[in-house]
Amino acid sequence: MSEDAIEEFIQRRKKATINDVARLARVSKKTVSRVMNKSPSVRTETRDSVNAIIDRIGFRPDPQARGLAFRRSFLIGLIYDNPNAQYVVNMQMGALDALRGSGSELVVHPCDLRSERFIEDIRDFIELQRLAGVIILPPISEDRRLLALLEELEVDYVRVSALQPTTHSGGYAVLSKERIGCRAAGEHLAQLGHRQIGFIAGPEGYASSIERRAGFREGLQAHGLDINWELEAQGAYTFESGHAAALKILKRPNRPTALFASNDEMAIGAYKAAFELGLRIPADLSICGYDDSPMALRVSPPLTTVNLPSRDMARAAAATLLADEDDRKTAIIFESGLVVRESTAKV
Amino acid sequence: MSEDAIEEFIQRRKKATINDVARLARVSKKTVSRVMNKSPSVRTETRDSVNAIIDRIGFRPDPQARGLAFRRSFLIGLIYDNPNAQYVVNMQMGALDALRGSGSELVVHPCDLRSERFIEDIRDFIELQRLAGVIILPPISEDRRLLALLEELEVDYVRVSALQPTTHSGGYAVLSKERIGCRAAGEHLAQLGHRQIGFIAGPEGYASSIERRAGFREGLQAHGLDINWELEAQGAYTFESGHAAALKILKRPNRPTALFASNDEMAIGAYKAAFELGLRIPADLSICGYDDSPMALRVSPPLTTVNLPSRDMARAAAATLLADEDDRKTAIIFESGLVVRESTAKV
DNA sequence: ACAAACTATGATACCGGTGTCATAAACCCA
DNA sequence: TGGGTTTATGACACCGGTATCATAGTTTGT
Repeated sequence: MSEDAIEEFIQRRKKATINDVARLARVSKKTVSRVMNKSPSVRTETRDSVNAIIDRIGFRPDPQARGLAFRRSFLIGLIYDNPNAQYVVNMQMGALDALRGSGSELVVHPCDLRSERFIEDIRDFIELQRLAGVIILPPISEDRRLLALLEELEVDYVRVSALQPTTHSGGYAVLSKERIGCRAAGEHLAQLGHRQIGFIAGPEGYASSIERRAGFREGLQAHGLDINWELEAQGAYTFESGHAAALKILKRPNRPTALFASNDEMAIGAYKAAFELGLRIPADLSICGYDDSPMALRVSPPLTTVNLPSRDMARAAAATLLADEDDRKTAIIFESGLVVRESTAKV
Repeated sequence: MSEDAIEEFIQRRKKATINDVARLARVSKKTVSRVMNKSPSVRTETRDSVNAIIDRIGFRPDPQARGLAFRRSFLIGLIYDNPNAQYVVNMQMGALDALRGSGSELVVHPCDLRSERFIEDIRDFIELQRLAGVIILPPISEDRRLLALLEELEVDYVRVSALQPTTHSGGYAVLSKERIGCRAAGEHLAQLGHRQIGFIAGPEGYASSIERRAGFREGLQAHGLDINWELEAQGAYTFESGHAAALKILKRPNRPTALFASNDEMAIGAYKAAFELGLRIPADLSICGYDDSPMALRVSPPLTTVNLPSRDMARAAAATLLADEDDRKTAIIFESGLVVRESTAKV
């Protein structure tokens, strides 16, 4: 029997290759390859005996060899600008959730949207590594040059974004209803009786900035209010910018009784401004953010905010890449809702 | 001239392979390989002409093919438990800093120290991907089973840890003087005149918990004080555990006037407890943390804390893996110092 | 001046998989 | 019963690099 040969091989405790399997199963390596790739044209009998050997000796195909032959790797790239943002961290976790046990690994690749080599860096990365797929996060998921590049390279990709793509491209998208969530925030503040409401916008040109402002405005308008340009300031989604913007707004003669910041980071900046001005939250000032980041629960009082299911979104994005082309959805849309905590109260 | 052939090739805009270079440079592929790998036994003249072609047609060796031949990939693994901790995020950034432009990519791999398959998961990952090197972060960087595995697999690795390894192994370590930093924190509180000082410890069994407690205690002892067991509680390095521990301590009849938490996350939990109890920071209660995480600057008042240069440490770890074996240091040690902000004040 | 040693280079095998195509065996239908 | 089709399998080349070893050309020692 070849039983002996198998036992002997197991004793050697060396990494098994396809050749080992072929020899022990008395078939050609091509047949083993067929079994690994679930080719239908293998007799059940043959398949079973090959699988038995595979299990016995613990064969797992080498991704590099496989990749070389397939002309693509088994790596998924996660590309993002802005590594400090909390949502990036969450999304990375989400992507890892989906990839766990799939055989694919996640290669993280920060980049700089404003760099001259922005596109070329990413091109090199994808081309050289022959990535199996790419997940791109906001704000670069809205960059036209990048989308054009991905189309050109014909790489599988999924965008995580605040916005539906205007023209349908080859890629897939995971979106959330940011507008709806922000609308709820606007309504919430209006319903609490606030009339003087400050607004801290996100950086210019970002889809999320536009969506969130539009949604919030809709919420106010539903109650006969509107964003007051005197109480509006622009931030850059950073703590410092939120702090500065809030100070500016809160020093106005018609100081608002409530403030919406387009992300939590800026909302926390507003907390600092309130603290410095001796304003109590929410007694003197209600504050509402966007993201529902971990920070929101950690500040005192806990921040009312709009939920962005970043981890789930990225998990869905990665799952899309792993799925067969057939059962992929062009766009997966997540809900976004208000999470009322203690930073907002009646006037 | 072959000038034409070169031009023609460039027109085709296909990814260049070593064969293309060999053909155009009229040498064998092995010679091209020698040039790529900086083998000394290539005539300067030959080297230059090959390099000229390489530059012209933009040849970059395929990592998969190269890896297959070398029997190892060009991927660096970042392995960690506990993906929520801020230091993990920072360390990932640090590792990416060092890898940028090196040709190696970072593959992130969370794991679960308490899982049954903890070791086997990591074994599969390293073995299958044939990693070029591995960076392991606390707390798993102190796990004996893991260290044994890394030795067995003979993979290059660097530990980022709070503690010098007791027995010298094949691996390298990046450390920080946690004890010194915490000693400074202890002295700081003592010098401010605090006598009733609470202490929130890290989880049991972690090297960092032990080091930080020892350092803090040294600082107190330098001023004739000591950790008061009645004002000590254990946390788990989480916000919630810090909150609970602080509540417990602050409800004691002999309520402390100052509190040291073994990390910032727990210190922020203590902020919440103080807020709930109506204690003003620092007027009624001084709080000091450890990590100097981004949170420390965002809370109000800004948190006095001990600096852990996590990003730099991981950058050093990755740089070690990229360096030649010759100029690697067995241990790289970073300073850790007190950052005084506004959460601590005189009694 | 000639054998010995050293240099630069290439031919060929190999890393561990997959693709192409040929072929033997099994199946089909008239 | 025989020729055509289908099915399962294997031989061999190939993906794009590196290792081994042979070899022609050059240098060295005496």
